[in-house]
Amino acid sequence: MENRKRFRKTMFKLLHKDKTSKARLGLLTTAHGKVCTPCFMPVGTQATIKTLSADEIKSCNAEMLMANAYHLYLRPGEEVLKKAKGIHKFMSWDGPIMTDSGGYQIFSLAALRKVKKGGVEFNSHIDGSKHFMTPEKIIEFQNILGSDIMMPLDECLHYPVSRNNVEESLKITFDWAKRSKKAFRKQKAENRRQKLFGIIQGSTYLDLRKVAAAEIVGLDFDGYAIGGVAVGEPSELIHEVTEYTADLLPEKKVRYLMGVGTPLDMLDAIAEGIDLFDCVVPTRNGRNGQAFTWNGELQLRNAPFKKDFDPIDKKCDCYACKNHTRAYIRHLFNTEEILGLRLVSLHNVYFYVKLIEVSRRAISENRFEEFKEEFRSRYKK
RNA sequence: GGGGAGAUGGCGGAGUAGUCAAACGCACCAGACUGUAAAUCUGGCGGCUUCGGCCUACGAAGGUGCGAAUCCUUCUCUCCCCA
Repeated sequence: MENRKRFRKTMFKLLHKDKTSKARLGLLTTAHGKVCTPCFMPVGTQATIKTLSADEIKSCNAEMLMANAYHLYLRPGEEVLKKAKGIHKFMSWDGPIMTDSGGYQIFSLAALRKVKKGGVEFNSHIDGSKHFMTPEKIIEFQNILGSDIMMPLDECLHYPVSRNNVEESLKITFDWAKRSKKAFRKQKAENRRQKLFGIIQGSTYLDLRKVAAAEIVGLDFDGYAIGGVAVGEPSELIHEVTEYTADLLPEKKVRYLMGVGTPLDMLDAIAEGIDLFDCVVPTRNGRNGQAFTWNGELQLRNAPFKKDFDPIDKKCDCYACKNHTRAYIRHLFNTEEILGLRLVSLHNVYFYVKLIEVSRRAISENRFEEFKEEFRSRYKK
């Protein structure tokens, strides 16, 4: 009991605050190890960072991964994951894993679901079968997954959306948060090392964000997430909402900006006081031929790279940059060879993790703002 | 030597008198992607353009017709069958 209490208390330790921005350095302790923050989590919705093996993910220096409870609930399902003894063993990743609830699928699979008070009615995108997801069920399932950090079911709205709709939606998200917390408390003793975050919604209405933050923080979660951001709104709005909401969160708890983002979005968000990120961009865009570098973005399928025998990024130490050229990777994309997708995914994840690593150093040296602006000035879109 | 079929934009291949700068693929050229229904999706793809059009085009040259990728004549080439 004592141990458990101490573990709860020290889940996040704020180590340092940058003197030129709101950026912070922290240490996050999970059941599967400690993680320095700010931290970027590659997204492995289906218990796999698409195209990359666990070894390759490790070679990118990624520490914590993200997976999706809704997707894993549909496939392979509860029974398999129970028998596999949880997601870590199933996917052979012994580092920390966060699982999202399926709140984002309320947004992305809008045509296939109906939000009701009790939960969400989903038609499976796989076979059309009907499923009723409740906050309790999602917590129980994440309990079976054994993820280090779980997210409660929430409603992620699209942009733009009317104030009325946001108000109605916030009631549901708050109700679900309370029920999630209650279900979380009931979980089995051996799984008590799992953590549960609260999610602040409210779209772009700052006063509604304020109310939502007060309500969710009032429930006392292990960490707080800002959700419903980067769902189609312009970049300035993303950051206005992020900064405003981050300021409403307790300083000593970890802050997670859900689904963000591009390299520039992440740096801005770090300066706004965010500690955790996840995003599909490095892997999805990587599979579509876009590479991220210290000088900007490259569309590697484009003709100018046909005879470009430089690595993706001369400054990068990843396997792809150490061993292969842009011309070769372009050729792989051109011929639809799988290795191309893998190399760019690997490079992008490596780059994202490195960018955050370098950001941490800049924060520790109290020059984050300068670092961020220098990066921006060199970064070509 | 005799008989038959056919030649369409970078390639494959529709179209067989007007609504054709020509379907559809492929190739090529761009763009998008932010808690992943995504190795996906969107757009462009003869030339010029003041974006209204204009010019050049369906093997070549002639012809019929208001009008031809589409019909006729000749030529060139390709493929198939028989000797």
